[in-house]
Amino acid sequence: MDKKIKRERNSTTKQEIISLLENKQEALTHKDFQDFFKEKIDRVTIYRALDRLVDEGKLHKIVNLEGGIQYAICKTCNHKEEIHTHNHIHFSCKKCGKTICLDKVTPEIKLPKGYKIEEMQLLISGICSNCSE
Amino acid sequence: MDKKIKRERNSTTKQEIISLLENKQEALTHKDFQDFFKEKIDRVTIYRALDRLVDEGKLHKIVNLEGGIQYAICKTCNHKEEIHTHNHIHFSCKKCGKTICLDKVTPEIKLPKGYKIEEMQLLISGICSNCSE
DNA sequence: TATTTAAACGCAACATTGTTGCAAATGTAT
DNA sequence: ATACATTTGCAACAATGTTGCGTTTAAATA
Repeated sequence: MDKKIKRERNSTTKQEIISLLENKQEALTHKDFQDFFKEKIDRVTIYRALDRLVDEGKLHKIVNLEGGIQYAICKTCNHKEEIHTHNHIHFSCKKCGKTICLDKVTPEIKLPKGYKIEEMQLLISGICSNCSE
Repeated sequence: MDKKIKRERNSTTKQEIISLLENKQEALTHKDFQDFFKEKIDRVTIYRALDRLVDEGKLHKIVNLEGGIQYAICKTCNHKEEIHTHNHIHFSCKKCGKTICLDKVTPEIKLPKGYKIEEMQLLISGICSNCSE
């Protein structure tokens, strides 16, 4: 039995992070949070709060095309069970720089036989609908 | 005119890197190379040689699901023109840990109108055909 | 083959990003 | 109000990647 009773707390750091993500409507990096909070919240605290929010299923981690890590609010994700999957597309605009989730697009991918898909991450960069007008 | 005449050289470091990748038949990280070459080749030299090989179109960079960077030999890539795209799938096996290119699979992805795709990276993890037998 | 020259090298130093331990502060259940 | 585990800030550390510079080396050419 490795399921520890851990009652998560609604700390101000977590609140601020969620609130900023809701306002911005895009995925943010640790650096983005740090720049925004300045001295108000410690670097390490941000790292840990982000980790906790991911554990709690409130945020998910996105790895961008350059290997940078961004965090976004989970919307259409399946976090009923122990497995928390994000099989949708993350789109990064080269013009405005925003990374967003394209929840509605579900890609069809057929692998050669023998391959079993467990997790996937689809990163696409280009021009988003706002910038292409 | 920003096209500088730069004659690339067939250095031993580059040869060793390519040779190792050919033997292993999988994508490797900077750390993999460092561990393999030990004191024989300097850390920084490896970083720079990898960068050069990517510039020359001989290797391509893969960002794995955790944000780590790996390098693989370009096979079916289009590097005719100035744009060097890799619109195929990278598969990472959770059992053997190998990351490989699935060159033959070309995913069909339809984005909502307004979105223009320039680059994409499809990372899938699961069990590879070797390990699923 | 010897000379020349830019590419590649090793080393040291620096920068960025993420992690760990610990004492103090804080939120929440009782 | 009290108790106590979670969260925080600070300091220190670790991992990863970058830059400058003087030296070495691959390869063009004389």
